[in-house]
Amino acid sequence: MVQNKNKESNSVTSHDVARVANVSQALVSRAFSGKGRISPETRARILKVAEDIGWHPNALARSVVTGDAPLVAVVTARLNFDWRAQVLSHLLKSIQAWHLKPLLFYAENDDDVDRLLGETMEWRTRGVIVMAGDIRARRAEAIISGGQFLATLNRPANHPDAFSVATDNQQGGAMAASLLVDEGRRKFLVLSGPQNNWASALRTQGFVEAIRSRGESVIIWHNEAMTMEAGKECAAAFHGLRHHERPDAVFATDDALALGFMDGVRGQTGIPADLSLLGFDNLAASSWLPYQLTTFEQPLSEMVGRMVHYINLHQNRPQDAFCSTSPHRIGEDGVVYCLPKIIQRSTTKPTP
Amino acid sequence: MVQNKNKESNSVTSHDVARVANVSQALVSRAFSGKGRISPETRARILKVAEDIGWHPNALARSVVTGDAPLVAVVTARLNFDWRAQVLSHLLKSIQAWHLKPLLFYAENDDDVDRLLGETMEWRTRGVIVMAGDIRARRAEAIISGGQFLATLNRPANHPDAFSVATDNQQGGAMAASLLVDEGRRKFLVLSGPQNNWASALRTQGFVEAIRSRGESVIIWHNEAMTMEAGKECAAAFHGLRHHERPDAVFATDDALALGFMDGVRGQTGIPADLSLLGFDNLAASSWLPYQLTTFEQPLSEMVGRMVHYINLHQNRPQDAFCSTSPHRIGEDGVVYCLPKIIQRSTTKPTP
DNA sequence: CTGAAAGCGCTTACAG
DNA sequence: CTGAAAGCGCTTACAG
Repeated sequence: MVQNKNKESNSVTSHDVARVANVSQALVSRAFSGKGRISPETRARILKVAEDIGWHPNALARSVVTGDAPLVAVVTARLNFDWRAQVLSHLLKSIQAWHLKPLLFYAENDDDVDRLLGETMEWRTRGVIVMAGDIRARRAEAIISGGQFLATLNRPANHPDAFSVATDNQQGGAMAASLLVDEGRRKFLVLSGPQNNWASALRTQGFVEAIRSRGESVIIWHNEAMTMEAGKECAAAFHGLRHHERPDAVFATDDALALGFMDGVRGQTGIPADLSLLGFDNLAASSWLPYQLTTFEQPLSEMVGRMVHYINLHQNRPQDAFCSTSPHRIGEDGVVYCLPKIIQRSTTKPTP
Repeated sequence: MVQNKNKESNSVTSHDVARVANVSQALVSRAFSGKGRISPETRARILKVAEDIGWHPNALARSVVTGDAPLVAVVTARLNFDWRAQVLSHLLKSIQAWHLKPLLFYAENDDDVDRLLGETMEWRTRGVIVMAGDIRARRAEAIISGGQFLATLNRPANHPDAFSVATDNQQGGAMAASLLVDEGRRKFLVLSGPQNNWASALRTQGFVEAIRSRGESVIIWHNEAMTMEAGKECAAAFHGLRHHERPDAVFATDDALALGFMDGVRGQTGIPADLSLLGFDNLAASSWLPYQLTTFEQPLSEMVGRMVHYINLHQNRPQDAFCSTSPHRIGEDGVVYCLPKIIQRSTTKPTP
């Protein structure tokens, strides 16, 4: 029936192009799709006309017709922190290379994520990539059973047919423990994040278990936020301890805590003279002159590479087998855990 | 004619919902849109059925029908550097609040941008936000004349009906000059970026003009990249100068250069004893203990706020008038230039 | 309150 | 090589 033409945009359609080019509408479709026979001359004419009147094929209509939108949903959260901006860069690059368009869903907080995943469904995307919050099993099932792929970064997908990659935080924690024990350290402290922070909790757990398995004991300081400020407060608390009580080995579950701790003890406690310090994440600043922090690098390219490989597989795209010499393991939860890499700098003693 | 049903996804439609709910397809549409009469009972029944069989309205089809897709295109580039991730966070949050979906276009390099703007057109978005590369006047015209809005951040839009906000880099440079001159400094050096970097070039220009207008002279060192490393190399070059040739006032056109310079001179040249140093951008690290860099903060929230206000206006959304006490000026190019804010820390002498 | 039907802007067999 | 027409999955007056 009578449709309100959008008043603002005098919406040009392929019919308009067809009219001025003196061809059928079907032909302008063929001129742009490259599918179906069309003589080079008419094609050129049509392209010219379209250019002149400023028409571009309507991707929305095309997607409805073909039943396939070249879209992928990306669920993310605050970019001003941590690894997300970095990973997002990698990911957007790959998505672009596939000629897909990323539709972003930005979560204010982790509880938002399930709602966003719901909105995701309306856009009939090829799949969804999740790098924030938790995925409920029901939601995962809805996505997968709709034929979409589901890929998650640094969190479990809670579905057997989804794909999850994560840093092996637990193993990283264990590696940190080994390193500090091998240095001859005896009194261990972990500067940890909130208990419900997946990464931080696993790093802590891996560290603590490894230390305890050697018969040593550890103290854990949980922080509400994993920030420089929190790290500094830990330093103040550290100086509040009597000398003989002070740990000589500190594992911070992320670099921000570690760097803040360093600034907090600067000039009062020598590192690594009085204590060894290990961080996690390898922030850019960790390599800078005043810090030179020994830390773990998350294998981000490796993880993104694996995810990209999985998605290509799902899209039936021809590709080489994924080969990587980087160590990894498959968890009971189906997550591919990639080993973080230790970056030895000056806050631990040089290994002989 | 016969359509190939997508083999993978046994695409559920509103007809399927209608069938099992025993109503017409039109009614399921009404159940979800909230427009048109429908009894609460049938509505509830339909919603239940949809939930059961996992149907969500198809946003693509809806957009085709209504001639209006709740989409906005965002053109950006590498997020692992500078202010972009931060601004993107702000922006995504606002876009989400409007119930619009951001479609991301990621530019590998600035030359990509025009091509991406072209792709943008296919999605019939409400408008496009550009925070990377240059906008050609023809392209801007195509976007605007199609009824879309065009908003650009930290670059001119090259169209009278577009909206551009930017940091007032030139004025920032001039402020830097004033501050150093008022300190009594006499020998000026600017650590600048590539000549074709818009922000860096304007910061440099503002600084140099202000210094020259006072009858003093300046030397400029251009760097290919605005990185810590480049800053360190500048420090080495600085130490290569004879003592009496050494500048006593350094303006780096971004914080990375400044921080690298600080690390390069650390322990050899006192700051601010031997020289004053000013950066630009106020990176998180600039406030950290080993740096305490005096620098300029870009008024990012202010800029995003103005952009959001403009976009709301374009969308005919009711809102309060934009009021801000922050100083700004409208350039001849139509760009709204917002004054950066100086953050005094310890690399300049305290003002009396 | 509900349904039948026209229409959105495209793509794609099919017939010429 | 080209066009007429059916169809994609919806929304929306219109008639009941």
